[in-house]
Parts: sequence; structure tokens; C-alpha cells
Amino acid sequence: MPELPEVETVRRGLALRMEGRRLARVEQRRPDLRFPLPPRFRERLEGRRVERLGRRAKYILVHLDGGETLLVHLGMAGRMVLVEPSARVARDPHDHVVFVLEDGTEIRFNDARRFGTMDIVADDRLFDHKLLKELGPEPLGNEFSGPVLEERLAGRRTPLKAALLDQRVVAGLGNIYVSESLFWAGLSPRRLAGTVKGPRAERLAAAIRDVLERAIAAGGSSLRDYVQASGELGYFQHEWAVYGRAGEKCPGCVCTLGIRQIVQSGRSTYYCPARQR
DNA sequence: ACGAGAACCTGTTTGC
DNA sequence: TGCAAACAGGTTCTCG
Repeated sequence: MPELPEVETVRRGLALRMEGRRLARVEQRRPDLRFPLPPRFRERLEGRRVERLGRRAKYILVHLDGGETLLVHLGMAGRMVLVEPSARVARDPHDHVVFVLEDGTEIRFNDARRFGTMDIVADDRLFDHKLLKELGPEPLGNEFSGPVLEERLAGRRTPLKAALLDQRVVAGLGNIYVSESLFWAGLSPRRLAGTVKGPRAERLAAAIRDVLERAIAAGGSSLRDYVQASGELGYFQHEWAVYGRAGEKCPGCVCTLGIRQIVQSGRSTYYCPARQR
């Protein structure tokens, strides 16, 4: 669900509340999410101070004192629900992990589908962690460019759509932002990934960066169950050019075809067949 | 080795 | 209106 812009929005919201504070109490309300939580999960977190909140791809990195980091992935439907100390809001059955700060503020990890993940990792081996080590470049980082993207797509005989969902190619895109990026780059989601070279790769890298930056500026896309840590809604869904707009007129050209919806590797893809080649 | 599809789990939307 | 099927922002595993 949450893709890079939503995760970044949540990270920023949580940073305001969590950085510099201690995790006074941690409640683990079931043994597993997508995978089992690590042994002694609660004991290893209680009393630790949150130094800083970082992000890698769709993972939130809660850097703790004592040289360890809590890794959090929101999966498809995961949320971090902030509850003020004064607010007596009833627990939801899907609040699987609750972090209570020194001042009584609660951060509830809520994830009905349980596709989310958490782990505790030693800082000196953080990027060797199996969930992080294969990830491709950060699309908003300096290391991302047309030539880098071209190299990562080279030789791939899968549709471009599928390749961009592969977190080893570029890290952080999901189903919405792949469709949006391809629209702005003018590239067909059905094109063979390995054919994206030179100016096309440049356009695609630029489009990815631009769409993600605009989405973060809008606080992400709120749809069904996604909300910012603060509880506010993001509003980038109103700026979607193609996602969820099957049959509507293409916003970028005069064609009469309208936006088409197809299914690729089991997921919906939206695109303008006239503008995107 | 690579790519397509199923699987994981629950809630919401769609269609008959 | 009611019910069942289809679908949902992600990732990993299996199979060909």
C-alpha cells in the first residue's frame, strides 16, 4: 500500500514525536506479522531512546541508542496511528504493536492484513540485513540517474511495469507511482524493460523523481486506510494523472482513446495508449 | 537464471 | 437488499 511518498510522510510525522524520546513501554499483541517478530522484542526496545528516524525504500528505520535499529515495513495496509496522552481512544483489534513514549503518547502499529514487518538490527550490519541488502538505488538520492536506471533495466525481458515494481531495480515505487511515472515519461508499461535506453531512460528517471517529490509535498496519497502519522489525509490522489482513471480522458493529449486499464502480473496498470509508447 | 503466477490475510467494493 | 466474487497501496515463494 504505502509506497515511498506515504512512508516518507509517515516517517516525518513520527520523527516530530519520537526523536529524542524514550520508548517507555512496548506492547506486542501477537507473535507475528508477516514473519515472527524477533525474540525478546519488547524487552529489547523498552527504555531505549529514539535517536533519529530514517528511511530506506519503503522501510522506516527507527535508530535507537545502543547501536540498534528497529526496521518497520507497513506492507499493504499498515498504519502508524498516533494517539495523544489525553485521548482515550479504544484499541483496535489490529493494533498489533503499541509503542508508548515517556509522555504517554502512543504510536500504534495497525495492520489488518499483516503484510507488514518489523525487525531489530545491529547498526553495523544494517544494510546487510536480508530485507535491505538487495534494494536498488533510492530514486530521490544522488546515485539515481538515467544511466543508472538504464543499467538496471538492461537485458530484462519483462514488461517495464513489472521491472519498476521490482525493488532491486529502483527502490520505493509501487503500483500507483509506477503508472504515474510511466505516464509522465511517455513510456508504455508494456514495453520490454531492456529497451529503455538513453533519452528514454533519462526521461523515466526524471519522471520518477518528479512524481515522488510532488507526492511527498502533497503528504502522499490517502486511499481507503492510509493516513499520515498525524491522522491527516494526504491529497496526492487528486493529482493522479492515470491511476484509477480508466475510461477518462487523457490529461496530456488530445487523443480520444481515454485511459486504459490492463492487468499485468496480476496488478492493474493504467496508461494512455496514444501518449505512452 | 529468469519470469509469471500463486500465496500470504482481511476489509471494502462491485456485480448479479 | 443480500450475498459472493473481485479487488486492494507489497513482498516472497514455487514452478516451469
